[in-house]
Order: sequence, then C-alpha cells, then structure tokens
Amino acid sequence: MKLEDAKQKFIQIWGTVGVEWGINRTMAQVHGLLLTREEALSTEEVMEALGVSRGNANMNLRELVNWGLVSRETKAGDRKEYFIAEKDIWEVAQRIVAERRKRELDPLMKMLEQLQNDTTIAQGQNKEAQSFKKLISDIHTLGKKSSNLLDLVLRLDQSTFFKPLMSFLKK
Amino acid sequence: MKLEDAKQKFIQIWGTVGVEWGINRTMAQVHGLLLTREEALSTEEVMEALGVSRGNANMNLRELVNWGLVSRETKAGDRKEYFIAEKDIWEVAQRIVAERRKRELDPLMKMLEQLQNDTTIAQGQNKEAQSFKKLISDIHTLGKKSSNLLDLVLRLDQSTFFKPLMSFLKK
DNA sequence: TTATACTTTCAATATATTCTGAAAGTTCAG
DNA sequence: CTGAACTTTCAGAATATATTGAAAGTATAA
Repeated sequence: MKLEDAKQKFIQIWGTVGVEWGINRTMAQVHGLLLTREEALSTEEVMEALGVSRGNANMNLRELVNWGLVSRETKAGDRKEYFIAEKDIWEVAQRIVAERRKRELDPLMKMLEQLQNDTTIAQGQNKEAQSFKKLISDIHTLGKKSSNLLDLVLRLDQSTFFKPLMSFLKK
Repeated sequence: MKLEDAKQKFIQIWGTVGVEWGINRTMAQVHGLLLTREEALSTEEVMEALGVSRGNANMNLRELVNWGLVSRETKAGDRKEYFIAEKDIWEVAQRIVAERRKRELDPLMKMLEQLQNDTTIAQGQNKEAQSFKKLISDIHTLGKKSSNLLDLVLRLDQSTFFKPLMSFLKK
C-alpha cells in the first residue's frame, strides 16, 4: 500500500471514529488530515484534499482550533493562515477528554444539583420520593467520582501513562 | 416541585445527555423513564408516557435490552411484556462503558492493526513514512492503555469505586 | 383451528444535521 | 484611500437520522 493510500485510509478511519464519538465527520477528517501532515496546510489545501467547500473547511478548522487540537500559523510575506495539528497524541487525548468533560459532564452535574434542590424542598418522605432522590444522588456521586478519576488521569504525564509504572496497567 | 415534574425533568436531562453521548434521544428518554419507575412498564405505558409511536417504543426498548440496561418481565396471566431498568447505577455505568468499548474502541484497534500491517510491508524508510508509522503506533498504544484502564475500572467493584479507598479518588 | 392479544417490521414521512457557495466582511500593501 | 487577498457568514440545498403507523408476523387460549 502506498503511503498516500495509507494516509487516506487513516483519514477515513478517523472520520468514522469521530462520528461514533458524536463529532462531525468532516471535523474529524480535517483533524486526521492535519495529523498526517508535518507542514501546516492552508484552507485551500484542506478543501482540495478532502473535497469540501470553503465554508465547511473554515468552520471545522475553527472548531478544531477551539478544541485546542489545531493551531493557526502564518508565514512571513504571506497573508494566508495555515493550520497545523498537535502531534503529541497524549496531548490530543487530554484535550479531547478535558473538552468533553467541560461540555458534557459538568453541565449534567449542574442540572442534577438543581434537580436535587428542587426535589429536596418539596418532597414528602414516601418511598417513591426516596428512591427518586437516591437515583439522582447516585448518578451525581458517580459523576463526581468519574470526574475525579479523569482528573487523576489527566494529571498523569505521558511517560507515567505510557510506561507501565502502575502495575494495574501492565500487559 | 412535584415529584412527577421532577421525574419529567430528569427524563429530559437524561435524553439530552444521551444525545451528547451519541445515543439517540428517545432511547435515552425511555431509559430515563424506566429508571424513575419501580415497577416494570409495558410498551403501551412507555408510548403513553413519552408520546412516541409503537414502532419507536418497540425499537428503543429492544436496543436497551441489547445494551443490558433494561430487562423483560412477564406477569402471570398476562400476555404483555413489561420492561424494567437496572437500578444499580454502577452496573449501568459498567454496561455502558463495556458496550461502547466493544462497539467503538475495539473496531478502531482492529483497523489500526490492519493499517500497521499494510504500511509496514510496503513503506520505505523515509522520514515521512516513519512519522506516519509513529502516528498510527502512538494511537494504537494509547488505545491499548485506555482499554486496560477501562478494564481496571470495570473490575473494581462498586464499593471500591464509591468509597474513597484509592487515595487518588478522594475529595 | 381460529380469534385475539400482542410484537415486530418497514416504507413513507418528518426532523435534524451538515454542507455549499456566493456575498459580505476584514485586512493590509501600495 | 483602494483593491486584491483572504476569511467569515448564512440561507438554501443536500444528506443523514429518527419516527410513524399500518400491515405482517407470532403466540396462546379456548
């Protein structure tokens, strides 16, 4: 398999993975494309390589920059902007996890707390109300624990994670 | 806030969370509904409570059963099937994590391995090919480590996870 | 076996998401 | 300024996903 074909295949795989993770396909493909390139690419080059429109390329590049997965570069004597992906895959994973926690887990916790307040004030002590409160509380606790676990993992540095320092992770 | 309103709000929240996680809204709402009910509900009751069609209710209940989040029940002298959710939230989380790993992470690893083979055979030793191989290998390694970490977490029992036994997770 | 009670399927429809591309906006060299 | 080079926006079109509901399928009691 030629190198270009392999890169192309990787971009497709990355796009599919993105969709499974609830990220849009083009955004993941643009990310995949930039991961395979050492040099920064212009919007034009991304459009060309993936066959997408200017608007689409622009929007997804911006979103990748927002996620901290891609950064903008400029070249002297050139007005274009160029885009380059963070290549350290541990850094990439950390940013994705951090971003998703911020967007998904944190708001859920807030909503559960709100619901806990609303429910605590007005409920009687009947069995049905009790078990509903337990449900909310259990989910909240699990969310908090998961969040703490993510913190722990994010605080590990790459070498700690990659080298089998924790015996748990060996094999 | 009345208990019924609070339950209703919880179902909406759960639906929204589901969508963010890439699960369809109705499936998450049905799950939310069943989590709030001690007794098993029939398809009719789910249709009624959420205002969805028979086909939709049927399909999403089946999918929840596939995920192991809901089980079927029958009552003596009654031909209907009833559905009841697993209430142990730790069990719920384990099943969701296990299912997503099976559907998302495992296939990704397979595809990366395939790509590694394809690439190793034919590539030269130029710098570009080297860094592409490193990219694939880094992603593969990270995936493997993540998978091992998930295994560890799934092997913990609830009390280990919920009680602050691991000093890491305290606070 | 037949009628009834129930479950499942799936083509048509509705809804939600993503993409396009031309126009408007911005920046900057000259 | 002015215009060329570039970026951003956004209404409409295309695509993908979810839902409906009637018809077909299945199981059981009598």
